[in-house]
Amino acid sequence: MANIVTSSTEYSITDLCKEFGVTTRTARYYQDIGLLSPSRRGQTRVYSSADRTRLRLILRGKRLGLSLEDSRQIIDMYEPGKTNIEQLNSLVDAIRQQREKLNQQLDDIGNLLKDLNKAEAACIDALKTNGDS
Amino acid sequence: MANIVTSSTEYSITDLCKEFGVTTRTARYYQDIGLLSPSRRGQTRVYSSADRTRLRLILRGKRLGLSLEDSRQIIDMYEPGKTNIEQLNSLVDAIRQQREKLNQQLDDIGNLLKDLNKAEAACIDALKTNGDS
DNA sequence: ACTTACGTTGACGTAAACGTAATATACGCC
DNA sequence: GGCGTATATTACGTTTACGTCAACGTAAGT
Repeated sequence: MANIVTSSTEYSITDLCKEFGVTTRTARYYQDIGLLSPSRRGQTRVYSSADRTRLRLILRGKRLGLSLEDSRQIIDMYEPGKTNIEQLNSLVDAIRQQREKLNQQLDDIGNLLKDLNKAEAACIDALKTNGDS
Repeated sequence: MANIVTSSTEYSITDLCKEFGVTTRTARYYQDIGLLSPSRRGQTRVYSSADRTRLRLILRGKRLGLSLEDSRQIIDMYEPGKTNIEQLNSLVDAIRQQREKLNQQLDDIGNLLKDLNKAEAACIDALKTNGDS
């Protein structure tokens, strides 16, 4: 239950997970593999709004069929901690690769939507024609 | 090697797989779970252009992050064999669910592309500014 | 006849992404 | 102070989607 004392930019693990419809196991797993790093109050995990954002990005990635490693890569793009020139260049490369993949997805979605429209039309047609059989 | 005698709408397993960049193991696996059903010449699998289309659809689904079961469902939409009215209705439902998911994906992709643009701009900026350090 | 290439069927292995107990600790409450 | 609820850790289990041998058949080229 949303704590009263602490600022509203802090979340318990269950609150955060309920908000996004995932289990606490998932949040802990993401921490295990280094995708989340909540602070602690004693033993208990305390999630900041930054943690919340990271989780949001991870789940957006999942909806797009990205692996957790893909999402890690993308999230790292947001905070290029060490501004090494080589790293920046490979980062730009990674960004372009991701963009290509997304454009391919846009294309695929367009085609699939077309197919779905056709299929739906055929269904509705069959329902009308077959309504009195 | 593409056979000379047989019509060009038939494919060996390696030809088909090479065309789509998957292994033969993958094609056999898809057959195991009933996603492909090539005919046989003796023991050997012979893939028709219909099989080829199914494989294309499966891989398109994969690019969109669909599970093989999702793809099976979608592919089944193309050939609603038994035109039962209940089935048609649930098919229309399935189509609409898929469409919602795809619209969510379109939204996600738009946002992610925006993020990538920002990240890239920041990178390029950092590369210019840091060019002489 | 020998090699090479492609095909087949098992069958066990694996990586990713969690699920599912089992057990223990701590907090609020009546 | 016992009860319920949330949280923690540890650890083994599970599903999906193949990978990776092993062992063998077959057809073509030399």
